[in-house]
Amino acid sequence: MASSPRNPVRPSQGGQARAKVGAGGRRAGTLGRPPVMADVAQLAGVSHQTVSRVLNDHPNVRQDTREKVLDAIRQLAYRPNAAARALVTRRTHTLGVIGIDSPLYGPAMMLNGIERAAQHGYFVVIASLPALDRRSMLDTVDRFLGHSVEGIIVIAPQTSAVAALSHVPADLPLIAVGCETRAPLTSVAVDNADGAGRATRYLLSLGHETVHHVAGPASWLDARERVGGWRAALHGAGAREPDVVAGDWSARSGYEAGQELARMDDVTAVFCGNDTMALGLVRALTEHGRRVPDDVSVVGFDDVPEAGYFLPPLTTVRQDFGELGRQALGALVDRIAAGPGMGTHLKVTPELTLRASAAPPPG
Amino acid sequence: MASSPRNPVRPSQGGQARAKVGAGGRRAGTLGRPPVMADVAQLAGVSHQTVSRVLNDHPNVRQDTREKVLDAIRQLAYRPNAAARALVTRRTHTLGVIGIDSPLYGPAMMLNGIERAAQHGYFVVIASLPALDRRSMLDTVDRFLGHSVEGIIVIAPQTSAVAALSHVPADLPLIAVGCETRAPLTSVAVDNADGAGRATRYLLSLGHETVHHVAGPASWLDARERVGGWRAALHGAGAREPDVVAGDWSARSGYEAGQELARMDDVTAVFCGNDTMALGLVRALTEHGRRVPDDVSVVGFDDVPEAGYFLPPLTTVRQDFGELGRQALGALVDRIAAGPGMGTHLKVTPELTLRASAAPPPG
DNA sequence: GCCGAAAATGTGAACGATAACATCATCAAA
DNA sequence: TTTGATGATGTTATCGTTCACATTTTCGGC
Repeated sequence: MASSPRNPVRPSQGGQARAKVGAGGRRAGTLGRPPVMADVAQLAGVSHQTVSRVLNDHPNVRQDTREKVLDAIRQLAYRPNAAARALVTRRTHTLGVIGIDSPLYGPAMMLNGIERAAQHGYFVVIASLPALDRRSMLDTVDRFLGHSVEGIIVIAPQTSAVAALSHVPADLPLIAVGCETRAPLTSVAVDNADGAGRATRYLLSLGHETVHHVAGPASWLDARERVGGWRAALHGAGAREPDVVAGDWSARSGYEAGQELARMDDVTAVFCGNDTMALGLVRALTEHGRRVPDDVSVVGFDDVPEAGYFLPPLTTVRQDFGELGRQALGALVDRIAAGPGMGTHLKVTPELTLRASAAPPPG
Repeated sequence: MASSPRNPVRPSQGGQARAKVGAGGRRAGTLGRPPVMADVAQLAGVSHQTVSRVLNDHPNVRQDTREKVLDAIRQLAYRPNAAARALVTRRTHTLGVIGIDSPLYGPAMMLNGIERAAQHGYFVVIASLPALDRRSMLDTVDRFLGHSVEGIIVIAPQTSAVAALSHVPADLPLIAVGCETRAPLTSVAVDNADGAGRATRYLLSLGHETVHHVAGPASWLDARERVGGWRAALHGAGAREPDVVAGDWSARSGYEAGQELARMDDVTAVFCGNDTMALGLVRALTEHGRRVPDDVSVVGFDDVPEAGYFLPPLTTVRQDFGELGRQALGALVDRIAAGPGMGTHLKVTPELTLRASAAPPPG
């Protein structure tokens, strides 16, 4: 730790004396240290309290006084010290976002939506964890609390993350985004079951006897909910339920699933847990001589920006991640302002985007 | 602004008296307010300064005293107040990252690399701007400065951003990442010209007479540098230089470029400014009956995770965005610790990843 | 022109930590 | 045993702001 002499002024003089010496007739940036409120007060010929009033838009300040102060602020390029302010007001205007450190499209876009929405009014501190286990979640919450964040958004698509969330202090404003949860906290999520249902029913409506499913990892709630939606749709239509093929969201896992499914002659329709796996799946099917959509129809989930330019252009379930992030932020800000309420569960409905990767079954 | 009575204690009593009343015999969380250092001191039977010494690992504390204090800290679930600490130390352990608000792969990954590297030791505050113009850049720097960040990383791929950077105070530790710059500041960037040169020379070495180029938007330095590298490689080999086709990084623009190039019979090799445009390009070529790589070879840039699963798997120039972010953070931390130095320009060398989208020309 | 309420401004005390300095305890060497 | 150096601890000032309250100014009505 560096022990530099911060201020060479004799203790007995005190802050006010120092300000008087420092600010006299000097221009912006020549003080040798950042200007403080007392410097502004000195230059404007008022008390520091009046400067504070101007900064905080208190009503009882005469117009010309206000202008004198604002002038001085500009002249000195004065900027209030956030730490001092936070110390006394106990407000930091800072939010924490805990996300998972992954190259996946969804989480990145949610983060984006949150930031954009927070742009005015809040600072956003982020932490991307390699894994969302209980331990690192609580550590991070603790780190954030040490930094006095006013609320936290957790991009928590994994089961383990949601479990950890039940251990945070109840008086901490906290929103989970990206998955539903039964925990007593507010969450914002896409209705995965609904989206999966739409995709599945669409494929059935084209005449397919049944629909196969390449799922994401079971540790992700989204993946499980999509399986649930797919299954319910099959049952609802009285269709046979084939075994789920497990993937891990990656194109590679989709490719491997495709190699497996390509060998089964009765596969005519596949609903993929995300677009990236669909991409890998299509490549595998193509390599095995099964054309998409002529022989096999494929539907994805996410609608990544490139999905329309896959070969063939991918029919997929669109989820608006940006909107998700925005809603989460809105909910958090409300929660901070209004105090604790019962946890609500907001849902964003996804929609099917029709392109060219699905068609009626051959023959 | 809420004007709640923060503390109902008589002014004359002072902080110490309050602590004595509050902490006596109470357990964690029952104070009615977060515990402060004085509470810990009280419980441990030492002075607040000793508590501070324990927290900051000062050597001159007896072992059993240290343990008493640590016990008290645990018992009260005490957490030091970051604002108070920042006020006196003038250190916030906070870094600001300015990025562009876009769904592009590169910027998102750089941010990721930065966060991961910062995980230990720094808080990372982010701001994603819709546009990196001078005005919003300076506003954001100002916002960050108001929050007392110790340094700033700018993910600044656009020309306008770099221009704005020359106006920030010279004593502010600032690193630009994602583009080279001639401005007198430290930057970390991929060697775009080198990567473009490799891609172009590779295509020429396969026997192509010349190589066409679909470029990113001219407002991005990366795009311009890739054009430069491509051009230099062509000249170096004595090849004819075709007109550049302009894109905007999107798959759509690649698709449109593909429609244009598909009509020109002499096109046998195309180097794309990024993988996403390459995806669109391949689709357009395929739709026009020109097979990749049999009729036309295509090379991309970035190596997005899906590139290996495109149809055909894309040969591309790999840039390690994570590494870029890590280097930027390292450089910033050094700069904060060591004070201003001359701006250095770090470069990360990209490498060609060979897959299946490029082959010798037909005939 | 005086009075009192309301507006405008000033004064000192927090906020919760670290820095600087003072003091007390301990212990080896004279 | 005394001394001086060093280790361990306590005391007070300070960071830069806002809050609570005290004080001064302004101004309409009598």
